[in-house]
Amino acid sequence: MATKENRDIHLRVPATCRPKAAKDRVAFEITESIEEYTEGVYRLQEEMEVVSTGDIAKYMSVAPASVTMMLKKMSELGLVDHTPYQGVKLTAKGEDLSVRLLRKHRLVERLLVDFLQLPWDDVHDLACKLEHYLSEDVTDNISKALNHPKTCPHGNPVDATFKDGSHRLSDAESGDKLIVAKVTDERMEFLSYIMEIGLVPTAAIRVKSRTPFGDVMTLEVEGYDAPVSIGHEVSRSVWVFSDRKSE
Amino acid sequence: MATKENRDIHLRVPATCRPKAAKDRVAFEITESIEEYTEGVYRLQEEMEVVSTGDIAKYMSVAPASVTMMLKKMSELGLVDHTPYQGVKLTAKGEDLSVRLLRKHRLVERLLVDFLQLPWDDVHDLACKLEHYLSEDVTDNISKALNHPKTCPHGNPVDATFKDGSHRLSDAESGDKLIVAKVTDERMEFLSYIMEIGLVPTAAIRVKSRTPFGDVMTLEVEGYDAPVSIGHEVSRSVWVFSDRKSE
DNA sequence: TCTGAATTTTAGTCTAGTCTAAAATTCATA
DNA sequence: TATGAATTTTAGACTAGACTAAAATTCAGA
Repeated sequence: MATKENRDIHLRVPATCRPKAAKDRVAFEITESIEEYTEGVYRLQEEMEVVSTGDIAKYMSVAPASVTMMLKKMSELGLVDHTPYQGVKLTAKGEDLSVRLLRKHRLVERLLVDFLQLPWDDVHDLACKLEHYLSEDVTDNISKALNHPKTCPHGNPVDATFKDGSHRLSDAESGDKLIVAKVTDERMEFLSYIMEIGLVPTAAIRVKSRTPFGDVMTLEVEGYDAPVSIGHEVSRSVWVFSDRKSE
Repeated sequence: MATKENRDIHLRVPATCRPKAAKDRVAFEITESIEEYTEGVYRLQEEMEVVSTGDIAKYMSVAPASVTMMLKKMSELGLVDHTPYQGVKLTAKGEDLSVRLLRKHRLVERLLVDFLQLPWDDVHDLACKLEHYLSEDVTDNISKALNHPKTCPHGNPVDATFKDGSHRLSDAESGDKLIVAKVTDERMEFLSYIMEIGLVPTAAIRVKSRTPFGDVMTLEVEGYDAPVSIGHEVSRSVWVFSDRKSE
């Protein structure tokens, strides 16, 4: 039987490994969920002027009612301005949080791909989880260890406020010679396809043709023999630089 | 105003970044909490034969009633055998889970210390969080990238089933020449103290004296001029090898 | 300008995992 | 071997963050 003495080991492991007791929680804390929503609104704002409850619901795969509830909390935390029925906009505080999260996300992706050699098309989801646990200090160390990369493996700038000067491939003209800058749809299936057709960042491409309403684009990709035809959903999510060498 | 067209971007980000809907959850899933409890029971079993509800409660900083509830779930999941009022014991499945978690934990710590250069005494808590998000594949890659380390930065074997042959410093005799093997109390304050007095893994030490009932031990630590006296709580959590070179 | 469809919000429900208080059990010792 | 203290379990309450169904609001088109 365990004696009094040998069971008196109560504090042998750090308190932070333990569940956060309800009573320890501060009212209106920025939880992992709230971070995820905030980052989501930021990403949506990059695509559209006005972000609605429904947009967020689709983006988060959640019922609109859940979004309304979260928007209320985010509003109380000063992360968004929400006008009921009219849409939502990040405050400066909300943007700041998003930019810091995106930095963590993108640096972690680089760590996973560059150092841990994980597959390029399968690190996004893990980074989504890990980003919430990294302090600024830890993030600085990741950046340092990787020699301060400027982008994530998919080409998106570590500093989300940096304008890289790229534009959507869907806006390119027939005949344009371009360099792939970044891919903004990071779903694994999408990235796998992108990798398969070689449309990854730094790839040199030429727009061979476009159909009348711009929905199908045929490309020559350097290093690939056969041209590839892509739809609008793809060309919208791939961003390019003009290829100065070829101009 | 946002047009119908430009807001139709519903699937631009991976589903796994999103909250797990209640309806998607499998009944009796192994959650992060359950993993943490299981690992806790494993660590407690290393210190004592019979682990009680109260031990777990102290260890997890949680009310005993919460432990009872979790034990019920863990029991249904086949992770522990729980005899009400009598204590708990991990099943083979529970031990297997613990061993896999400890491997993740210890490899992450190595990544944080060796590659990211984070402080030796301040990586445990972060590893506690991250370990739950790493698949076996990712963990294998961490191991590979670090050239398959055998221990965590505090000396604990990556393979928890491996018996390293060390014993507690508290069991050493006056005059013994020893090499520090590992430190099993990973609280930051404890590790900071250990670092300060130089009692870190691979350090060579000599037991100068012990007080009659073994509660205070005075040590000479290689590279440190003044001897240091430590209490039982410290000598219990520091494990040592006999120093063969000096024998 | 009215009306109906679409969107958003409100109201109420559920689960995981915490809590406290009270009841049940065990165990040491008189 | 009986009793009271300590431990554990049960019972009931709470919060975060999801849900559905119903009510409220907006807006396009007749």
